[in-house]
Amino acid sequence: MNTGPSAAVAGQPPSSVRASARATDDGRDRRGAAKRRAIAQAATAVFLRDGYVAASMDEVAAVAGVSKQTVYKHFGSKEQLFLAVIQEAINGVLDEFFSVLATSFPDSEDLEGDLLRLGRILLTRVLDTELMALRRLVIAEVRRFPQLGRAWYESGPGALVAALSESLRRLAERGELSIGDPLAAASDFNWLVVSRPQNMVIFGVVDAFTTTEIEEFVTSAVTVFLNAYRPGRVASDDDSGDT
Amino acid sequence: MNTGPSAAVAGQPPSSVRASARATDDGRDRRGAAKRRAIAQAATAVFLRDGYVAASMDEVAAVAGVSKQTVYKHFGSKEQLFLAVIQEAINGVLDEFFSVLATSFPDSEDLEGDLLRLGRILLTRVLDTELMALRRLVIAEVRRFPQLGRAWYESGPGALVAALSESLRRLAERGELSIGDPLAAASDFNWLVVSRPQNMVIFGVVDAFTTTEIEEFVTSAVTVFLNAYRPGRVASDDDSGDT
Amino acid sequence: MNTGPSAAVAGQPPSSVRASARATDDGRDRRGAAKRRAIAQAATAVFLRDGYVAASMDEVAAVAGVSKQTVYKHFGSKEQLFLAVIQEAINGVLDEFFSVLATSFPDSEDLEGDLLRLGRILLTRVLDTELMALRRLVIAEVRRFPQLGRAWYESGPGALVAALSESLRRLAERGELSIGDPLAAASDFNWLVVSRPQNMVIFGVVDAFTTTEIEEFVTSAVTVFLNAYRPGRVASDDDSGDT
Amino acid sequence: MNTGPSAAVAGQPPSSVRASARATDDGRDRRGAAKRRAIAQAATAVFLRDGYVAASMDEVAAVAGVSKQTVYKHFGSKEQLFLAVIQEAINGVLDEFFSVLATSFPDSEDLEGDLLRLGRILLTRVLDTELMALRRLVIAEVRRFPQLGRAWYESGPGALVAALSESLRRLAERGELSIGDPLAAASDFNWLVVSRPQNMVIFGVVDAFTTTEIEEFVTSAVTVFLNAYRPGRVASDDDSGDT
DNA sequence: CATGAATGAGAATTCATTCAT
DNA sequence: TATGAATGAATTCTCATTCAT
Repeated sequence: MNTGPSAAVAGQPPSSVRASARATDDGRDRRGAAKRRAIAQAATAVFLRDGYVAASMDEVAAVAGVSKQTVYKHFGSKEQLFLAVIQEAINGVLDEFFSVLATSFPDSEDLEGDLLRLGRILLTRVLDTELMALRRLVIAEVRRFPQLGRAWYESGPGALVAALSESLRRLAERGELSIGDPLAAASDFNWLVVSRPQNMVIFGVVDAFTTTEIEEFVTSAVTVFLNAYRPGRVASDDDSGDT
Repeated sequence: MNTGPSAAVAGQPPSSVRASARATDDGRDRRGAAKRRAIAQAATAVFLRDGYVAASMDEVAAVAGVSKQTVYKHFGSKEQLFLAVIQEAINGVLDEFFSVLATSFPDSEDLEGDLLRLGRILLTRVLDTELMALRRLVIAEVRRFPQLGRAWYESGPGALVAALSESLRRLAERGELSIGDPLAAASDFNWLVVSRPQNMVIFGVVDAFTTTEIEEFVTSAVTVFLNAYRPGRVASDDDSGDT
Repeated sequence: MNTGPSAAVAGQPPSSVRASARATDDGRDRRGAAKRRAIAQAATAVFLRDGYVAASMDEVAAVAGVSKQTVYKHFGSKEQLFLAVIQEAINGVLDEFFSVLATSFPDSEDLEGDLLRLGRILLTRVLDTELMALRRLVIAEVRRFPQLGRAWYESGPGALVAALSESLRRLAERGELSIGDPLAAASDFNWLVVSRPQNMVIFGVVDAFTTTEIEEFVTSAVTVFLNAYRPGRVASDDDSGDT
Repeated sequence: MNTGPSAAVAGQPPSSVRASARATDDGRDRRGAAKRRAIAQAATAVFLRDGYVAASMDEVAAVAGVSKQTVYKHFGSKEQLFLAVIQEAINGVLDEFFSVLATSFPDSEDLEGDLLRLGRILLTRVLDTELMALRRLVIAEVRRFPQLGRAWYESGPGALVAALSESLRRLAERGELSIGDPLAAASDFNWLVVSRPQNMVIFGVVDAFTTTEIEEFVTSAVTVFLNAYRPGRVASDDDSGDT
């Protein structure tokens, strides 16, 4: 699990405020932060593997290579540990997700090629094993931790659709697409690409897809999307804007 | 654990085999079957509420109004109880689901009306609270009980798409739709209708949708679907075959 | 610890309602009740010995010779166990206390002799080791369990003073004592007798008193009491009635 | 455990021996002594609030604003910390107690007025919230720390009664009171004044008394005391000597 | 056949105390 | 000298499962 360098952000020790700290303090901070990161990583792995209820603090401490006390000193309780660590994981993984996507829809002359490229990268990442495990965990715990569910949706599909809809709006303005509601169109694109394979994987019908299969999913989705939104058709006139 | 070839799934009490039992036995059977049903109901409720790990056999027994030993006599173990009961729930709920859908796509003259009617009923049922809870539970436990995930997918979206693709194939033959791969088209219809609202609900972004909102989702999806597959367009030529 | 036959009163199993229970049920009830009594006795002993916080449920179960589960099935939690069991102990011990006192103030012709007899028995029992341990425990836990403190006071000194004041009122009416406020007079008698030795024992200044020492305490107290309340003096005219 | 002959009780830091320390040492001593006081105060508060067993060294260190190791450096163990700190608290609070009482029985011409004044101040301080908490704590821990119980009794009621008995002896010599055993008489006065309200508060029957109520308790006690010991009565001739 | 009790382990959490820095 | 981390055991409480009645 890579929870990245932002893992320690939530709980920086107060001493980090003093910019010109002495060497010893620096050492302490660094050690403390390192421990914290180790715990966060271990916890993320254990929670992803066992789920919230079945995960044990003993295991987290053992995997992190620290004592249980240290875990509790840093995170207070299992619930807080879970929230902190899963929230971080969501942010981390989705941040990275979008930083990749951001550079992937260059708004060039080749609309179909752009959509294919976008769909390919989107689907590839959506089907990533770890992302999938995280998705399962978040869904499993929506009732216990509703905030995680909302965080996932909003910074996942929500953000993606919002970003994509901007590009689509511009394309529509240039007359390259016939779109009534860019948000709805972006949402359609997203789910046309990911829904089937994502559901097959999340329910364990298949473990993973090959590159070829992914290519087929994407090609099919892009074809349907372009058929639906290519100018010359009557565009959908409702919106059902995102909540 | 022997979760065997769905041996425990059907979960029929052995007594149900002996049809012509004596009066006393009959009484016992009936009582036994009643208890079994009570346990199954209780277990389903408890598992749906608490998840597999957090659910306790004590609670199941208490809710069912029987002793723990009775639960064990009937179902053997927590794992078997879970499998039997959730599998039954999946079957039950999806059976009912399809028995409703079956009568909902009459293949009439009014294609758009039919699709709207179908989408409406599909989405309404997909968003049903209990079905949603079951879906969350199955997703949460896919790793522990892969069979449930597969069962869900195959008798849920899988069966729906298969059934729908038949109708679409006929429509394509009659020239009313331009469809290369009926399975892919059916899949597109399904996910165009359900994906967005389903994801919003499963992640707790919203608790439920009003009838009006459902109508908007369906209208939008049907419009996009018809735009994509109405004759006069170049149909998708790949299939993205299932694995 | 003798928590007496009323120990099981608080938690009688519901089946005891059916008067004409079958032999087996009877057996179950009796066994359950016996277990309950064993737990209550063990818990009282352990709590008296170690205090509320230091007492452990493991120890209680071990001393009672039952499993921890049984303790929890019967009493739910450490707090409930403590409350149930200490409340019982208070009732039990004070009930017995008063049943002895009740027969000890016969209102005879010999006032001084009666007071001496009463004081003697009162002080003897007040200094009883077990009662003292209970008193310490209740005082120690007044903040955590205020109800126990009130229960102790009201059914201990409160009840004693109330009962005694009745006798004193009758004596005053007959002119044998000159009493303005019988409650205050009874209270004075009580504390004149018990305060000094009780405080010495509760603070561990002495472990116990001999019969001779007790006799001296009582004699002194009765003398002072009679000097203060014998007719021919101006009686106190305030009351400071109990709250 | 070596709880020794009050070795740790006075709790003087070793540095206080060296009077002419260097400037740096002085600074260290002063800082050390300040920390020690901070720890002692924090510990007293925490022990009074939570009791010996429930109090945690973590909490003490946190409240004192020092690290746990500092607490251990200064006091060695939880037991020693408790003894030192509670013993100091007893001394401190009772010293102040008596310094107030000392100036309160001027042996003037107005005997009743003097007794009222004395009783008033005695009862007021005896009911003080912190003193009461300390009393509860000492009683609760008499078994674990018998020395504290004895210290409390001897420098509390013991010292008070001893001091008062001197005054009473002089009054008896001047013929103003008819007293056989001044110690017993002083004891009677003390408990006549404090017993009832003290017991009501310690058992939580009431939280506190108003000035008016205190006045009534004192008036009643003084009246009874004077009735019992005013010349013209036959004085008590036993002593009930302390053990 | 069903019930209460027992088992034995394991959960989260906290504790007093001690290293290592 | 003082701090954060570690230790290792103890706490309350719950669990799945199995006897005995």
